[in-house]
Amino acid sequence: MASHAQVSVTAVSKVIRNAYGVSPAMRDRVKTAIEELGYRPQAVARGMRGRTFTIGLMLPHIRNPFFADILDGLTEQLAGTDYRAFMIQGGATRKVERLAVDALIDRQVDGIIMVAPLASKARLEEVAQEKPTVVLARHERSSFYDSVYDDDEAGAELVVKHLIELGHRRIAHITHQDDSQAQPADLLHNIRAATYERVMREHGLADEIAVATSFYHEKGGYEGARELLDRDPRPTAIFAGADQAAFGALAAVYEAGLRVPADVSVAGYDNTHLAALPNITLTSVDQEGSVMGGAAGKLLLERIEGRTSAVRFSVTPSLVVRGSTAPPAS
Amino acid sequence: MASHAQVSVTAVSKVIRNAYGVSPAMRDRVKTAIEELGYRPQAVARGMRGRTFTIGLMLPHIRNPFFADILDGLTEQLAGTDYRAFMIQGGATRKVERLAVDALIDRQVDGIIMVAPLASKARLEEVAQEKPTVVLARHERSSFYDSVYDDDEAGAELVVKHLIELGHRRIAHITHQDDSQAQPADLLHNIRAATYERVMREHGLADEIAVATSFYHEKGGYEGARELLDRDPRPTAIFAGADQAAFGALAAVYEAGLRVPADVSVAGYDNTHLAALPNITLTSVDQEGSVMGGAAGKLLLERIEGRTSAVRFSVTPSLVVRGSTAPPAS
DNA sequence: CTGAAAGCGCTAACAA
DNA sequence: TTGTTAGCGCTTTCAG
Repeated sequence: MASHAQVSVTAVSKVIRNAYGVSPAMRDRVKTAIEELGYRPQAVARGMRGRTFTIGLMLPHIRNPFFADILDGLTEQLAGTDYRAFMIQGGATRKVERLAVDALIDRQVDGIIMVAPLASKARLEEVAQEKPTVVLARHERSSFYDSVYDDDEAGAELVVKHLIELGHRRIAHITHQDDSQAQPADLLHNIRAATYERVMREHGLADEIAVATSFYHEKGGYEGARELLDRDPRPTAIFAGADQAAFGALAAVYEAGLRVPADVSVAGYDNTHLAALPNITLTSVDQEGSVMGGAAGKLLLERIEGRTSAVRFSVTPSLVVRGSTAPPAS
Repeated sequence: MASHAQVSVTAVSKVIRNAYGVSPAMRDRVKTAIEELGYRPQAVARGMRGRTFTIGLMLPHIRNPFFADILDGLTEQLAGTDYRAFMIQGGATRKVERLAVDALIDRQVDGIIMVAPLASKARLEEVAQEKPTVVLARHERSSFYDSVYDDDEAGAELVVKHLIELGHRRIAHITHQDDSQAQPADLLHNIRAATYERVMREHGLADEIAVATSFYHEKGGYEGARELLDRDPRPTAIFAGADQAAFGALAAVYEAGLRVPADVSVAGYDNTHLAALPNITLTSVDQEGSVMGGAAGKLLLERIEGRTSAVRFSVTPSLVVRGSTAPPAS
């Protein structure tokens, strides 16, 4: 490029980086040359000397629309910078998740955002010491990486209290099973489940606690709800830890010949688009994924710029009450 | 690494690449050293001389679970190789999509897979001349890139014929609006729409053709269906070009106080998990996303290995009939 | 079979 | 303000 435009490589480099020490005339000449030749700097070569301008985003999978909100927030935060978000799928086990994150590191990304990772805290800190890191949707406190999370305790409390206030007593919960090595208290589904139990107890409903351990997806919710509805007496309300599980739960309720909310109330978590549809009208917890994604991006850029102190950013969720919850039949 | 293990960098390189010309003894020595030091080659440095072992996957967005199937197929195909799939979000306009694909090229990915791109054929060929390229879900024929696509014509025909055979005449369609510069006939939603019209005509139903131009997402399907249901006489069946739009259509039908399928039949396309739930039971077209993703990966690896001739791989879809379609009320 | 050396396209010192 | 130069960590000749 440089030779074809009678300017030095240094000049080009400086102009590209908006660096100090180029005359306006030189800048113009280089910019023109860049235009004419359609020159684009190679990120890998830049990476050898410093930055690749690449942010690695580890997502467990891409089936939960909530992740799409996170990505949108991140993308918006990165707009106007030279950084780009590249996603990699972490998968369902710690083993493949580790491979994915290693792949990110090997490619010299400038920073890593991990969404709901299964890894142990020790492993997360190992990664964080390698690359600037932000962890989403985990609650533990580390001095090596930043955390962005929804206040799952507050969110779950909103749901359970809402159901209790409606008059429900036999409130059941569907939670998610994982293969993680994190402390139980650090993972969002465990927090939601533990909060469910705590609130039940606090309202004298310890005997009514009923938890189905399944998965946060349609099939998991369906199976979890079937199990719960088989109990005698059956619950009058089901709090699924995620909307996707709630959709499966709705299916199970209808299939059992029961009506929502007349016979069984159902509530979810995530407030996905589907929850708002008139024929679903699922009561759910909104946790503003795009805000979380944006915050993660902002914190990561700060870290890349040199911040080393750890920051924690928590989003307070809100309850969106819809038609799937109502007082129990008396 | 090399110095710390009393072997030459060349030796390490050869062992890593499984290259020809290393003695078993040397191989062992190097492998041990790699283990002990936890050495991992930097993909960016390798990229400067050849490959980055990175596949770039451009997805328009990550809200359609069908894309997750594609990703799973691709991931499986790549398992056992050193290649990793990195996703980037293309977005809703040609402009941002171009930025995303450029970002891939700048990072020297070894190959690019574009899913349902909005770009013109000329632009796709431009990309293909830069990097090995496979295009998913577009139908046009190019000699510069490989194509993997669902036979959307066959799929749409299955749906419309199914509805006609059930006895429907007033069959409406919901299609997707885009900002693409592709030839209309190359984009899947246009093919589905055109096929709908063709089959209607072939069955003497030209006068009954009714198309709502909206979007392939929940809200789009909802609005499209509302528009269609407002017509007089209203359709007895709605064929939404994608499941996500069909879910919105279902909502609109229920909201209008109508029953599915007694008053209005609804069919979708993609056969997402949600379609199978007992309370949805949406008739839909299954197009085996994981097979498509796997094929795309295989073709791309072949191209990276040197194939230059263009290959086209088409998947034949099948109709999954469920409870959302039935004969019209007579 | 082995390793020294050149060079991929950049950035950062440094000299001019 | 400019351009020359030395690497970054690999792969790839090419001598030994």
